Amino acid sequence: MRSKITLKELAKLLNVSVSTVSKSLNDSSEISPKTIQRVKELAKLHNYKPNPMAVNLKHKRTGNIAVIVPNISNPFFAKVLAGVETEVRSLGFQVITYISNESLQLEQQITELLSNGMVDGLLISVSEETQRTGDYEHLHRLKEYEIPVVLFDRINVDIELDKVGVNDMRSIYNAVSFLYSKNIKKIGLVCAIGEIGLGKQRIEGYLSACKDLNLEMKDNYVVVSEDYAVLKKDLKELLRQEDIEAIIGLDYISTLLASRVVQESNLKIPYDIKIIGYANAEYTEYYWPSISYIDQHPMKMGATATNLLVERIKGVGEKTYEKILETELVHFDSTEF
Amino acid sequence: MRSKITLKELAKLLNVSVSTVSKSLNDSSEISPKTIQRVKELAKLHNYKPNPMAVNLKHKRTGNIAVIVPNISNPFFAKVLAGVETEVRSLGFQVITYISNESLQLEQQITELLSNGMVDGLLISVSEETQRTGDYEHLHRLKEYEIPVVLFDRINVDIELDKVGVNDMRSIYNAVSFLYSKNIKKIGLVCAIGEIGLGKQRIEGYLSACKDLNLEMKDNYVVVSEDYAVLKKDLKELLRQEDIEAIIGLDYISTLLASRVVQESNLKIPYDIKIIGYANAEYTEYYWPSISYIDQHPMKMGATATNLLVERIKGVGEKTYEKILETELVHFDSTEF
DNA sequence: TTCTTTAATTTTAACGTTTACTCTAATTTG
DNA sequence: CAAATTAGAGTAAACGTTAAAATTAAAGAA
Repeated sequence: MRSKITLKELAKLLNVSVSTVSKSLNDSSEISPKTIQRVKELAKLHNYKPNPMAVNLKHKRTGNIAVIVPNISNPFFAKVLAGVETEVRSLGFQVITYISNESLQLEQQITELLSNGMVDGLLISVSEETQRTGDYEHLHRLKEYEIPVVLFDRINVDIELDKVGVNDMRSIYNAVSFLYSKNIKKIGLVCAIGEIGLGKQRIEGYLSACKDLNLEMKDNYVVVSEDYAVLKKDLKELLRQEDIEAIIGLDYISTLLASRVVQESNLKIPYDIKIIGYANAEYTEYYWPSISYIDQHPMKMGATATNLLVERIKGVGEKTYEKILETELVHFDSTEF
Repeated sequence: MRSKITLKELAKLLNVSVSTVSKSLNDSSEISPKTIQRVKELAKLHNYKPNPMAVNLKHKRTGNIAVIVPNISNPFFAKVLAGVETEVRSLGFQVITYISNESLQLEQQITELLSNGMVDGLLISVSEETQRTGDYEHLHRLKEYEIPVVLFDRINVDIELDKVGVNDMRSIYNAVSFLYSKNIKKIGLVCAIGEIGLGKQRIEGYLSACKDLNLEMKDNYVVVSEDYAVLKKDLKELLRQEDIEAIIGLDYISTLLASRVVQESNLKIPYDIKIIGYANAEYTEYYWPSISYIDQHPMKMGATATNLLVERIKGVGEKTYEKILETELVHFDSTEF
């Protein structure tokens, strides 16, 4: 009904020029206080809202920030997105969400779309395929178009861009150390994300902890595969052969799988075996037994990445910047002693 | 570097007018084939992309579709969003994502934002609080601004808007019938979402199935609370007192909780007791034991809602429309016989 | 040949803002 | 009291497009 009124219409009603109205609403000192008031009153009466398209065209910006997540069903990314959304909104921008489905091609398509200047900046966690092939051409291209890019979470990538993530080596090192402090020494590893940098980092962190702490560590302690069936079989075999005292899952599916295989093998958590996973409260807390996990503070990661990006959009600083957040081991049933 | 070139600059390079360039790129019949070709070649050479702000301003649209989800950590909504994203992108729009956090106030704030004409339409699953208070004023207001709104999932709402969801009564009725067909007759219910319409619908569906099939049903068979601790206690008590043969969880947390309490009560799934939940593959498949669930096809729901909204944006039809999708009972360990 | 049609392009206005610049009248200054 | 400043407004250009209307030149018809 009382559909959007424009500056021009307000101007006509007030018998002043369009620019007087515009200036009044922007509290310009060029306009007399009484005129300002008169304008503002009518504007409020008619519920005037500036047309964002027009304002943004004039200001050569969009007010939009794109986020590309590889997989939104992973609650980690869902929570990062939640963090981004809250922060972005509080900064007066909007989030345009894209899901790459772990596909390089889709990622390229999306960045191609973005290159028309639809957004002021991009937050991205690169897809598995992208990391595997090491093809970051599309991200470089965005830089050429002067669209700032901030990487989050999957930041183990050889490219000059701002990054926000955690120290994956340290996070698992700490987990191993914790177990060691409780006299647990035979620790297995399950991993379905060996293809991406951050999986490799975690494995490396595990290996280096084992070495430093002088833990027993045979080849089959590290179970890595993209194929869940293989993962399950190998893990089952490991449990049969060795007296594993704890398992660390490097991703949420591995973690759930580990819990499942352990129980199918008639081992009791946490009495026979401890479990620690990279996972989220949603997946661990209501579980039985509930699983201790390494919290990477996804909401905070989202908020941090957003702030960094907005700084860039505003043109602050030049050198790329890498922000590392602390992780935290959250205890549930599976690490009870 | 080779930052965005405009029509004006192309025109100057080609020694023609801006409108010739514009028309050429839009394949206007007013322009000669050779000019069109000449223009297109240079445009491609300079990687010309029309400025979306300018185009949209001219066309009085935005190309944006807003989605408000109550909680993105719930993989159901995450998947709806994925469905929306894919469909929206294929239709040439962008998704602007908002998370209401189950808060009416936030929902109002967001719709207020949207009323400046930032988006062409809105997809929303209303928050718990909104349903509890029954305050839909903000949605009405959007209609006044001629912004089409489509409700999804939580559609048990007394308001004249397009809706896409499932038949909640029937979905649970079918689940109860299935159990009955397997000679299971003492069926309990756990529910943490009794406050929202769809929870009530499911409870009603359960009750009506029990009645029709002449199942035993005492008051304490239906365990409802927003408080997980209470839920847990009551359920434990129920299991102690009665020989429950199956439990249906009306939301994913209740479902996980049920599985947990059952196992803590030393009952074996599925031998002693079956479980069916409203949940998602992510939460059930890798679980031990894996849990059978009622699939509400979230991706499809997202895609369907998107299509309906885009029809509205294009101005097709007037009467509001309610689209009901079929649900499906997916079997895992917890309903093995 | 003159008139009419058609083809191809340019001019202009418009979308809704912002803002640099200009204008006028009132006020201040020397 | 004339000159200079300033307050308060208006004009117009600009952001990058699209498209209706106008112009021009060439082709076709009488």
